[in-house]
Amino acid sequence: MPPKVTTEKTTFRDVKAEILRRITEGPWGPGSLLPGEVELAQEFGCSRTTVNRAMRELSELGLIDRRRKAGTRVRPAPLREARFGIPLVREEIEATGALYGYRRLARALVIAPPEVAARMGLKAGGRVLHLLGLHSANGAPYQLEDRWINAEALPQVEAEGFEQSGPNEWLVATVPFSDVEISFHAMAAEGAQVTALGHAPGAAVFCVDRMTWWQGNAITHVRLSYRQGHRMTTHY
Amino acid sequence: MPPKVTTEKTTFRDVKAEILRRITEGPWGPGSLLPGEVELAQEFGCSRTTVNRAMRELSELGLIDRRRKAGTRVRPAPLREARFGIPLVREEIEATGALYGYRRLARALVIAPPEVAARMGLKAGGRVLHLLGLHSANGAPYQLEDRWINAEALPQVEAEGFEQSGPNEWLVATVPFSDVEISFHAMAAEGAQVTALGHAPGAAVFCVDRMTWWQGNAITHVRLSYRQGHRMTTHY
DNA sequence: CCTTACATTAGGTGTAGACATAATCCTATC
DNA sequence: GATAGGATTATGTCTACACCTAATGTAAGG
Repeated sequence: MPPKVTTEKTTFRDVKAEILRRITEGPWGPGSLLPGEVELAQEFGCSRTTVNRAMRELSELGLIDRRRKAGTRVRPAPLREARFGIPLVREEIEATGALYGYRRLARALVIAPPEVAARMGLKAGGRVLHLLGLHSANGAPYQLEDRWINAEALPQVEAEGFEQSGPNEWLVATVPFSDVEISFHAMAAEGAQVTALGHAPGAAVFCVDRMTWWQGNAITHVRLSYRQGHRMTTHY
Repeated sequence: MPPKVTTEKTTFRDVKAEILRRITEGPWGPGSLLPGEVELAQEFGCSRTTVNRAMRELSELGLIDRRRKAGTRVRPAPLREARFGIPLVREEIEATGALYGYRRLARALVIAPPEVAARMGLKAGGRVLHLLGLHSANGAPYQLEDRWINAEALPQVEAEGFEQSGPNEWLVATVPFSDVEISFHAMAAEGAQVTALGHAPGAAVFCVDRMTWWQGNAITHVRLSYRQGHRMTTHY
């Protein structure tokens, strides 16, 4: 067998990994100035483009700071960002191996209450569809979904019952969106969080609020309340 | 004046924006198959590389799904991820225009309590530095920092008092790290969350737990408890 | 009918070169 | 000494091309 002439090229992954190594273990401590792209390209025996991509990705990760003329430095305080995947609840539950279940608790087509209208920026008297549903894992309550859908902007929603499956899957398949705001917070359990999710009144509930717009109009606002002890975790 | 010969090249941003527009408004609905890179490059009058970068970034955003040979499709359920910047508290507070303040509440070099040792994976009898500090905005309590630092792996921490500034800034400037886990959750207020942060006992507190490792050793674990009503928000 | 082998195709990545742009440094001038 | 220009430089981006690789479809063989 002829010797495998591994003319292995240095990939941008190689360069990225090596730079990362030199930052965490090696000579390039916090705040230090890295060599220029040309110099690194020579050292690694690759093109500047390859080094550029490696460094760009490290920059997107928040590990290094790049400025024209000034060069590239290691961030003193690595302003890294946490990335949380926002999966469909069904997938979130099925990923644990548990059996997913959904039950609709309430559905009402109403005139938007003032606080909902204000939050969603609707005009007074606008019609909204209010839905309350419970997602369960192996039969145990997992997440309460309290959703308001703008029926003025989305009239076809009035024909949907959402008895068997949550509105989220219907929405993502039906409505495009241009802007989303997500916020995490903690609140004292009340209403359906107590009766359906099983929290003690006043207990600490972890909530995710999400609002979606399309072409300037608020489409839907949802509050997802989790069962006790839920954590949203990420790793990097 | 001669006509401004705007030989404006199509940048990857232009391409990205246009593809995004066609996904949200235009003809490319959820699940649809996009044209190939070569075809798009011809249409936009740019090189395939440029189209490639635009599509790669959209793919990183989770909007489209790319597979060799199969081509590029719009994700039916846009598996977008929320990205939360994790700033230093000081910057978080100063960004609002408020005056940042820090006060050390407690400092103790102790043998790791069992639950801390377990959580950080320390051997029994290991020494840890326990710190409790309060970050304030315009004098009002903002965030409580409850931190455990592995003094076995980081002996030089024993010389630090952390009276004037929080340990976070010292840590990020001193210790590299290779692995971080962040989790968000809600808990009932207790201890210093009541006495220092001003929560009612049992009130819902929004917490961020963060654990940092370097070369396989847990370096520090911190629980950041926020004042009432705090939200962690992101936009995309 | 099923399986295997191969050709085709679309994206993934590397290269060399060019020009653009923003910062910084330096110098001439007031 | 302060300031306004201009030279310099490192990164930012685009191009045109080449080769690689994974995935799919298709056709030959059992």
